[in-house]
Amino acid sequence: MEIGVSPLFRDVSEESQQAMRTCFAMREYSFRAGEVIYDFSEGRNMVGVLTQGAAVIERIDHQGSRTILERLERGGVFGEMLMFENVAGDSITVVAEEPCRVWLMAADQVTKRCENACAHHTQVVENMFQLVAEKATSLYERVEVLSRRSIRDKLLCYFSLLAAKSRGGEFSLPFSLSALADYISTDRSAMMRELKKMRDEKLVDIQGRRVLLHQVI
Amino acid sequence: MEIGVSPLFRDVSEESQQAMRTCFAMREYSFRAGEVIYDFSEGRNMVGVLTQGAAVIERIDHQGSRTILERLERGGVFGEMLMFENVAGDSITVVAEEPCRVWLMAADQVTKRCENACAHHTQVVENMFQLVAEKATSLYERVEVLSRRSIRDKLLCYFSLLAAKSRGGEFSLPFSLSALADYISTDRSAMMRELKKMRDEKLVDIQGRRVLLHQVI
DNA sequence: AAAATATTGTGACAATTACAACAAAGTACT
DNA sequence: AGTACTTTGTTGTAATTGTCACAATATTTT
Repeated sequence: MEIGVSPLFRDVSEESQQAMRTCFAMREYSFRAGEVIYDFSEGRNMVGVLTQGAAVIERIDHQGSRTILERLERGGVFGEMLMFENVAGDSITVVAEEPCRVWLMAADQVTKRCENACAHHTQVVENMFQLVAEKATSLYERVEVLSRRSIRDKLLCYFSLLAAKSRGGEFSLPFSLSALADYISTDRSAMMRELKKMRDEKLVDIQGRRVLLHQVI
Repeated sequence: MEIGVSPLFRDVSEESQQAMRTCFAMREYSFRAGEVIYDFSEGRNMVGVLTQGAAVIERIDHQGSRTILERLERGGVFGEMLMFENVAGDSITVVAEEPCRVWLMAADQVTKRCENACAHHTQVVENMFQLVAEKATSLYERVEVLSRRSIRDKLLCYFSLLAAKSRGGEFSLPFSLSALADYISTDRSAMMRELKKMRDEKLVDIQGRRVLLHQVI
């Protein structure tokens, strides 16, 4: 299976990657939709690369509400290093949304320079930095959305973020409306009601996952 | 003025710092409490180091609500590079909370290796990475807090975060209760009411900025 | 020390959001 | 094609949160 699709191994030659696979003691695993790929509470401190499928990093708090912390696609990377500590002792897991293939390796192997001196290990470390920077950007966007004070403002903020990325007022949501509610940390039915109001006020047009934002803020 | 206090210049010798001051075309500025140190909308793409005083990075949205995005103390670093783009076109500024002294420099100077080949420029780049990683951690904590669905949960989450850092159930808030409301993105009086309830239920004890958390979640 | 300003504490009332429950539409699986 | 499951759409009601207004302390400035 290809791991070269991942930004973690960007600019690393196929041979070096091959060498790292043994050097990092990487193993490949398969998961079916709905299965837990990784549980952050187990404290093994691994880094994982999704080479096939899509998954979400989700948190279930002590009251049982789910919050989607992040969505991962092919090439996506996850791990304690990219997640930082879990404060409240809630369950945080990576869950497959569709059939997935994942490479797992120990985090310290990735950051420490290996004894075998893989030619491109330095590149991997640099890529790791790049990933942290990207993570910071996406977390910042998350904060932008979550710090809005009403459901409508959260939605508009999130929508205009996506609209800006697609360079236009039209774009596709990366997940279902149910999942969107979890992403913006609100009740689904309350969100649906607000969406309806916004549709009535001609602020947005929504058909399935396709969104057309009329009033770009 | 000392800029060596900043993590941006960690492990950079005093002489190299001196050299960089000219190389980066750094200039020092002073601000009184309440003054705007930096406005992200001006698009000059600078990096600033706070060498004296304390400040907050705040966002005022189109409705006029203030949200504290971050608090900076002596040594704190700010800049577009650490802030990423502003999506909604709101005003984002760095505002002095007390008299401040700030060194300002152009962002590209910091990341690009300079022609004069300052001995420790590489170190500064590495420090910049470190800062981005720390920023990611604090943003992640922010998301943890903001994604809670009630004021009480937000407070408890934030409090246990601070409690964990101080290794005990007792700690000091880094800002006033009014500012805390802006930080957790809620209405102040609603927060006060919730705090009162929590006090009555003996979950917490609050005297001024001193907090004693009884029920660490 | 007095004045000005900011912060804290409180309450009534309005608006928003969460909860719960159910039907309809869509998808996936056998 | 039929069944199981998920997602979407909708509501009434309860709970929470926001708004406004004002008094009482603190804190800072003059």
